[in-house]
Amino acid sequence: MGELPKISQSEWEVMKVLWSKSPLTANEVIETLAVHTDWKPKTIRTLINRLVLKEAISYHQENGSSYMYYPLVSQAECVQEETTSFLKRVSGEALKPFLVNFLQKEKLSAKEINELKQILDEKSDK
Amino acid sequence: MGELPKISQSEWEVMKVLWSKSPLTANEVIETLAVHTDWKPKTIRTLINRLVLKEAISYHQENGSSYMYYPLVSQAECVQEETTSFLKRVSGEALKPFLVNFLQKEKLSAKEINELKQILDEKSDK
DNA sequence: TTCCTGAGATTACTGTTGTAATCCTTATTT
DNA sequence: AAATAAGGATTACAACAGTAATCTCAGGAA
Repeated sequence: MGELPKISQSEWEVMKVLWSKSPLTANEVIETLAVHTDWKPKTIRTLINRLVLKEAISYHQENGSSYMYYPLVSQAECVQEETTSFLKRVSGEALKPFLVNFLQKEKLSAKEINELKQILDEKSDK
Repeated sequence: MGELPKISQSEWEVMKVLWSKSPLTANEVIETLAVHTDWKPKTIRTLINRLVLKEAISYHQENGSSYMYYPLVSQAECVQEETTSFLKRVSGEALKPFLVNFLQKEKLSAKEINELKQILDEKSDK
């Protein structure tokens, strides 16, 4: 598929907000992020603008009110992209320790654990 | 633990070379990377220098010959760091799809698969 | 001894990111 | 109508990153 925009660390925070609910006004994004960050409103507006430029999000305007922003790219494809890039970066030998560490640290529900085991089962079949 | 230096994407390539074998001269690093990249030698020297500045690597010189470079930070701790940063970035809901994707794509040996299943078993016990 | 070569040091230049502040325009309040 | 405020557009500015080229000096080739 075409080119996914490269989304920076800070921009990801904005994307996560819009993925969880959209469309939202800039102010709604700002309020949402206020809970977890101490970014100034202007900073968040900058991030939003950059995401528009990158065509990661867009907006529309109903009858003269504030812009409503919404994602143009899905969370799934962005996670996919980050995953690939992450794996490429660290790839090789050191991966298994990572997996181990990861699985140990993440809190996974019983259901998730079973799903993962199932995947592993399928892999070992082949 | 103190501060791990922040290692950029390109710098990671250099680090991987030195993690796999060290100490190496700059030229040896350059030759190794020539196989996978088309970076100019000067570019790689820049990366090496930056890693020295960041104290990710260092060097010593035996009786007036070329510098021999070696890592100051372990691959394990850097992978750990990248993992944390990666998870923080994409974290939340989208994690399970990632795990699934990850496990499906990675080629894991039967032994590794069993180790991972064991870990999952231990988790579901608790 | 002089010149060239190669290693290492220094400098370069563009784009991105983090982190905002300022400017401008339009709607709202006195 | 004038002043203000708020949203959106533009500008700011340093650090880091990608990608090299140039400069300098010491040791080997002629």
